[in-house]
Amino acid sequence: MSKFQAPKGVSEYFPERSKHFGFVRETLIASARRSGYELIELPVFEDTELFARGVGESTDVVSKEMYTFEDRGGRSITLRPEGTAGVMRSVIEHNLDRGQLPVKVWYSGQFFRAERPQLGRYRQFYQVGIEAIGLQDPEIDAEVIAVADTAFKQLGLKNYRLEITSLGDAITRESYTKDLRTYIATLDIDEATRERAALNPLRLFDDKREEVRNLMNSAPILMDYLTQESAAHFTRVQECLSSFGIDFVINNRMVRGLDYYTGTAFEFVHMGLGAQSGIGGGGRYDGLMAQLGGADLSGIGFGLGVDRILLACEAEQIALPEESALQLFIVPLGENVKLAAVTLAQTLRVEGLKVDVAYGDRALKGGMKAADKSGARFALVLGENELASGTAELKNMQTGESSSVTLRTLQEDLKKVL
RNA sequence: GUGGUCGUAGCUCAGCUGGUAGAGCAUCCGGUUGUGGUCCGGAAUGUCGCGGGUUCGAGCCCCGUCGAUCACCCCA
Repeated sequence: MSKFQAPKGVSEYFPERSKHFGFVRETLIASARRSGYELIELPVFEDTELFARGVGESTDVVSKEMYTFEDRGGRSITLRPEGTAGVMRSVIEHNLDRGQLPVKVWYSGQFFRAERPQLGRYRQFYQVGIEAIGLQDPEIDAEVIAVADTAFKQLGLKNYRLEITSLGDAITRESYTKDLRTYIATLDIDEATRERAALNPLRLFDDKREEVRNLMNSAPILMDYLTQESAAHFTRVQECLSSFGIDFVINNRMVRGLDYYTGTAFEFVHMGLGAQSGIGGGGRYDGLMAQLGGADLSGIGFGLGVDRILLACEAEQIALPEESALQLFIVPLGENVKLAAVTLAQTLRVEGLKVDVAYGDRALKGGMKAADKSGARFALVLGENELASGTAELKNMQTGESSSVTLRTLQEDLKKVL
């Protein structure tokens, strides 16, 4: 065993599992593309200040989970802990916020959070996300939610639920938080809990302890503080979701970890994952762009956890599709035909066929075994006889039947039977 | 970050009250001269996570450390 190990808490995907990871990610992305979202490719590190201002100093993510370092020029750099702030920065920097609206983009890649690792919680993890910027319509909220839900359904996931709520506008939040703090102040709770509440009083709604849950049962509910406009917006979102045939439950005590959320907020929770059950979440962020120096546009987006969604598929024992098989596997017999064999493979590959070769100077039996393992649809044994005659037997690996083909026209013969 | 559990061949694991390691699967080779999947035979493989300690002797005991995992916390 090598003395080197992957850094603590990172997830890695390699064959066979990597093809499942790839399939999950592509399915998520495809859903976004079908709704008109376009790729935005961003750096994995940004100015530390961007996250401090965007995500919020008081959040756990910013206050204790960021990978922050000084670069060679003395700048404070942070590995992105989430995607939205970077997208906003880029959109503002390249003046997309002054062009035609909405801006609809998707991204995919690694994110970094220095937490204690657990199954489904990694220090480097993968997200696919989308952002729709510059629209107030509640219909776009529903679209964003539907992009995620559609992808989950396409993967075959069933054992999950969508929770939605409305966090209201800044004014709502201010008056609500004030009342909630007042209420919490009357509670008999331990010091650690009180400190958590001081940072973000909503956190107490998420407490797992029975006593705390009971205490919070009679706490004021944010939903009661919504302005008429916010309430109407939220109602319309629900109307759309129902019309789309998307099931949801209203969770009026949902807690989101990022400060910028306003209005519609949502979470997808999978029931088969243990403690790290959130497979995706997002919401609307009204003040974020202005806060970061851009136009005062609203936006809505989500981040989906690719690692956890793969775990969810595995928990539900979903058979993810196999990668399309090799079309031909060539077994060369002996040193003298090796060059001809690899050249034939190369020629076919240039033509767009998926071809592999039994390398490693295996005997015929080993070569055929390799052909079998490869999952190729056809196998072709290439020995000195075949080279001399210019013909060979093309063997169908499923049926075991073989037919004679001429090497020069192999490409056409293959296309006929594939 | 806090607490618990675990760490033996590529994988899944066994290893009795301490006497320097095994099984199944996978891999490779072969079962008469050039065709795979079954079956049979054979081979290779581990500094028992790492570092200390106790002991005549440790995979088994103790301490530390690294990693995974579970819960808290947090969230994707």
